[in-house]
Amino acid sequence: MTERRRRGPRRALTEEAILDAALELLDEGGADAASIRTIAARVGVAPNAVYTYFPSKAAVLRAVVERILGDIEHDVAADRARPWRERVESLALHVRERVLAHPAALPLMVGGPLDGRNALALHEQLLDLMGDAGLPPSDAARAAYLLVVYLFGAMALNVAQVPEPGPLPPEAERVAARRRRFAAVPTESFPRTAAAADTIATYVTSEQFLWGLRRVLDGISALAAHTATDGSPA
Amino acid sequence: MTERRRRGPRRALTEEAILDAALELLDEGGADAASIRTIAARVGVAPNAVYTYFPSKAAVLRAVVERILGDIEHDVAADRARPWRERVESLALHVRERVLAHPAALPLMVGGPLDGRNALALHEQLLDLMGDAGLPPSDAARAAYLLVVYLFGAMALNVAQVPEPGPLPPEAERVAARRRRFAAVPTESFPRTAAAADTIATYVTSEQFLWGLRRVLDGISALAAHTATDGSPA
DNA sequence: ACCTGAACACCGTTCAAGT
DNA sequence: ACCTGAACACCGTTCAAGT
Repeated sequence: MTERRRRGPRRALTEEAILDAALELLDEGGADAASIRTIAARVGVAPNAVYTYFPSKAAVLRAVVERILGDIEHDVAADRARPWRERVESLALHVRERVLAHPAALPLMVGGPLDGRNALALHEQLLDLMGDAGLPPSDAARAAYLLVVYLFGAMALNVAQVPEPGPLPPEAERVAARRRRFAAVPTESFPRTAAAADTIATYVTSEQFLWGLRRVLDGISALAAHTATDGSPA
Repeated sequence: MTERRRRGPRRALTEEAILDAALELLDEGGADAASIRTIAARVGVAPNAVYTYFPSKAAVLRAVVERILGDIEHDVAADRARPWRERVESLALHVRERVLAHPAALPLMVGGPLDGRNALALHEQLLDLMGDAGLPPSDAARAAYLLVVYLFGAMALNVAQVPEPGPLPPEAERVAARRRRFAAVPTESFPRTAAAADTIATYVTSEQFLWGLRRVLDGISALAAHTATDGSPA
């Protein structure tokens, strides 16, 4: 483990440095801005040098996703004294906050397997929480996946409404943009949509995110209650 | 409206023909296979001829998404005699069947605004159903969006598990592939995930899709019941 | 082992030109 | 109005070569 380094100009690079550059470019300019060539340029190296550390661009992007999911703190839902629903809500809001900090990464997350170590750690935690909810193992797994679908689906659609690359504008601004857009929906073709335009504008808020999550948790709660009534093992 | 056409070799192309070619290529070889150049080649034309009909590649892909959503039949959920939950389930399964026929299109759907005419028509129908469920307008809109998030989130994550382009393999094959993958999850790091591997393998099935949908509908039902008890207007 | 220069086979898009 | 040839400014990736 003696880790010799830096004798001469070699080892100009690290995997870390490459991922930092990739994530920065992704955050600043969106998916198109994070090419192998721009990443290499940012770390001051020839494009093909990246291939010493990663086998392909896809591998770099997978590692970026893992890096982002690694920012999720696992203790927000760890306190077993709190009710499981509160813990799920805290975790969900925390995940949302961390992930939406990198809008351009969402298509990568819902476009690939989500089976890296940190993705598995999140799944493990959700499984744990669903166990605490009183669900038997196989229902707990199904419910955990339902939560994954809801979380990543909601985040992806949220981000998908913003066309320009770069950090997400403030919530109020995104709602205002949607309000303008849906004011133009023709009443004769889509009467209900047009009538509900004001509510539709708020689809991108954290309030709607939490509202949807609570309906999902209500559905899971009902299952847990039914299981308990049935007399199945906790 | 006299629409003169075809005098000489001009009008070799149609928007329809371009979209057909684009969708075929998308279905056969995935997103990378559907380049402006391959699309043009398939319809027998120079690459830049496509720009006579669409302003950009992004516009072509948006139109492809709309074309797929146009395959959704609106009468599967129209029969008001049936209970609203059954109608939502029918619609959801129908949408899933139609959309999963084009796996490569899902990243396009969850990566963009979903505000085309056919997307709006689907939203309108969900709004209608949520009204029939007894929800007041603003809750109906929130619930409709929850369903959109669930539907497209579930479909996107479903497709994201299959790395090779082309049509989705049969369900049994996809489950088997997942079983092999999750058999390799280390028990010491992810005990619950490893223990639930057999259930996790079934995340990609239509059964799990329906299971999750039913939990969501349970959550929405609870809200409707509460609203009714409250004495709010139907 | 790590990095470079040069090249290959692609992209999306634009522009001037032809009918 | 519709299409072509040619070009521009990019891609990801590979390969031989240098240290």
